[in-house]
Amino acid sequence: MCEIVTDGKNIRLKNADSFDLSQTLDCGQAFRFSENGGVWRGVALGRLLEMRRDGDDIIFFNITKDEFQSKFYRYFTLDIDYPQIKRGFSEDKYLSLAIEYAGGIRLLRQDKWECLCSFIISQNNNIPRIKGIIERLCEAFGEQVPGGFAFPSAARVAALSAEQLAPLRAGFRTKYILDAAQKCASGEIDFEKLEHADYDDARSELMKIKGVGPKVADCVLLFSCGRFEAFPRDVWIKRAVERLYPDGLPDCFGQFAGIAQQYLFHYIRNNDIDAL
DNA sequence: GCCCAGGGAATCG
DNA sequence: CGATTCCATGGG
Repeated sequence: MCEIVTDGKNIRLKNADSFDLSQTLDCGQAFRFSENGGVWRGVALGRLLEMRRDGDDIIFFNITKDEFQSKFYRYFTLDIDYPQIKRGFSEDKYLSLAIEYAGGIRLLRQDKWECLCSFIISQNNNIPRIKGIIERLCEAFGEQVPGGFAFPSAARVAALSAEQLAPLRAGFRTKYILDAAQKCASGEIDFEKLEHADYDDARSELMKIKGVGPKVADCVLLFSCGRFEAFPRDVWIKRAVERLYPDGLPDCFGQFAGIAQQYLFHYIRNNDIDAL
């Protein structure tokens, strides 16, 4: 996508277009980032990330070029040509408005287990409380890393009891978390299949887990497996699709329907849909 | 007190 | 199948 330079301590992503930190990290796809004085912080892939925008660039603090390229180039989907995808979306007027409103959203490729666990927790829940439950989970059972706590592994969670998870206050979701952890740790869930199998097979694979229906499965496929065709339908998107696209999704959504979903979702959460 | 929250399972008809 | 109801918990 764009040039990566280093001064030996920090990374500078030059001319970071179609990449707004706030829109990307606070649009509901990830739950472990927060902003303070323009600096975004959060633990991802087992290490603390700190970053901020600087003019046309984005600076990532305290990371080598090697580590950035090997782990976070894919994490931030820098291999995806966003300007080209957006051009393909331009024939839909609603999507064009949404992109005009927040065209800096990027899809992430998060850790699969973390993403799965997070969206199980998200069901029938609100974002502040989702963040709280995940934070308590990490602080109680995640490994300490410089500046924070990593997300606990599936094996670690699989070894826990419902009683041990009770302090998270996850409610009825606790049994779903345990089932997911056990099926991931045992290898019963084939993570390779999630990326490479047919979309329907990948979805079914995830829905073997208790508490994982179509919506959570699509979130995991989209936000951690790079399955851009996945189109998670939550209550907001359902309402919007019903009103804006009664005859079905536009053809231009195509194989990138999930990316369109992100733009639309963010727009309708922050604007009056009836104004469209 | 009452309502809702980026759903899903169980239980109907 | 499609439609309801319940599920725990916390914040407004």
